[in-house]
Amino acid sequence: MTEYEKLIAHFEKYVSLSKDEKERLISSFNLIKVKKRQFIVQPNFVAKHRYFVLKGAFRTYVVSNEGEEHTIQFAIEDWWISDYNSYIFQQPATMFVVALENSTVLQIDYTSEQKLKSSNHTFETIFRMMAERSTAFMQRRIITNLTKSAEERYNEFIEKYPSITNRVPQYTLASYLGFTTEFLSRLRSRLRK
Amino acid sequence: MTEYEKLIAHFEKYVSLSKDEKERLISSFNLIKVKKRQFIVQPNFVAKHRYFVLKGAFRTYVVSNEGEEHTIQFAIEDWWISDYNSYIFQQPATMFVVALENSTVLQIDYTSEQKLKSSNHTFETIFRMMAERSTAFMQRRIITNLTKSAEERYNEFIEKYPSITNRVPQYTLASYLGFTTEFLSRLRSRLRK
DNA sequence: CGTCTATTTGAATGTACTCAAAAGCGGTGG
DNA sequence: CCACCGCTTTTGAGTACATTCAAATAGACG
Repeated sequence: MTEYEKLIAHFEKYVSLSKDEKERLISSFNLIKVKKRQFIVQPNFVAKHRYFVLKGAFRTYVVSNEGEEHTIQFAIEDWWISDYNSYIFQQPATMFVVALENSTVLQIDYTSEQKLKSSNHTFETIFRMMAERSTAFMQRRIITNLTKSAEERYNEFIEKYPSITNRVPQYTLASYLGFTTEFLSRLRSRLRK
Repeated sequence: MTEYEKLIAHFEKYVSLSKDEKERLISSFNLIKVKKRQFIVQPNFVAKHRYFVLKGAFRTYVVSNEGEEHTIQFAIEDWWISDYNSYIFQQPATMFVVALENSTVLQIDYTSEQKLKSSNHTFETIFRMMAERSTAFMQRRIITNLTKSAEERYNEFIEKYPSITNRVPQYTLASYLGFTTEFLSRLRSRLRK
């Protein structure tokens, strides 16, 4: 399966596509390689692209007034990533998106995406469904954060995303779950027994 | 402005509509009245509708394993409400949606919405934009919850949504912001000085 | 191997919670 | 129109969960 076929396969989870549509999609995305620790989105710059991860791992985070990093999202193979608030509204980003590993992504720029959506009803549908799914995903996270204890959130995460757990630094996971890295360390040592 | 004109005005914030499109939209929505304390969505039942609030106020909440209520969303005039996870995927709801006041809403059922979207590119665009906006909204909430203290979250809320603050019971606001009603009471008395 | 970054451990502290009871408020019926 | 009932908010005292700051240890990478 080529890199672009992975993207098409991903879209075809939502809708079926004609040969012509597949070609138009493919020509709208660029394949790029991103080295570990490299930033693809930075605060104060407008996020010009949306990224589909083919290989590797990324992390979106914000830095609070107190200087603490808070992880907003992880992305591994088959996930999308960007600062969506910045990308969707084409406003300056407030987040960092950084590669956690040497990675390969397919990127689409804002203007190309707009053209795809406005020119073709099916493409519009795809992006509508993607947005709906991410709304549902975020709502689930809000609910988890409101209703579960730190320990429950950790257990839920490692069960749901075992592939992410052992692939990202602990402090990024702690900051995603909403507590400190020291606390996660203690939690893990407690759970080991 | 009639009830339906409010809905059209809302949609025209996203796109402009032809006379014919306006009529199709209008005929897809039903006007209903909901009494205070009445539920329009309940756990285990599929949320068949999406609701646009014309007058009144609603609250979406979940009940945790420990029996505590956690407010997920408020909706007043011009806001949409439902259990979206249930509505979008047509799966059993996990949330309650209840009227906080005697209210008037415009409702659309799932099948009608699907027909609107599939038959007309512009309608698809509207719902895509709505979903994108709600993704951005939820992400902002996640960030606030991760990065701000209880007091900051409260201050941010009353500044952003003064019209909601004085209209809903305190315990619903506390549970939205992620702390207890006792804590909010103490916080308010502290801030009064 | 040495340096830089990430994780672990310790001790003291604070923020927000729990449980219990009192006070306040709003709606309803006599 | 007042009295009562139920629900919401306030106040108090004790407690727990998670944080902070500091230092030690472990691991990754050139």
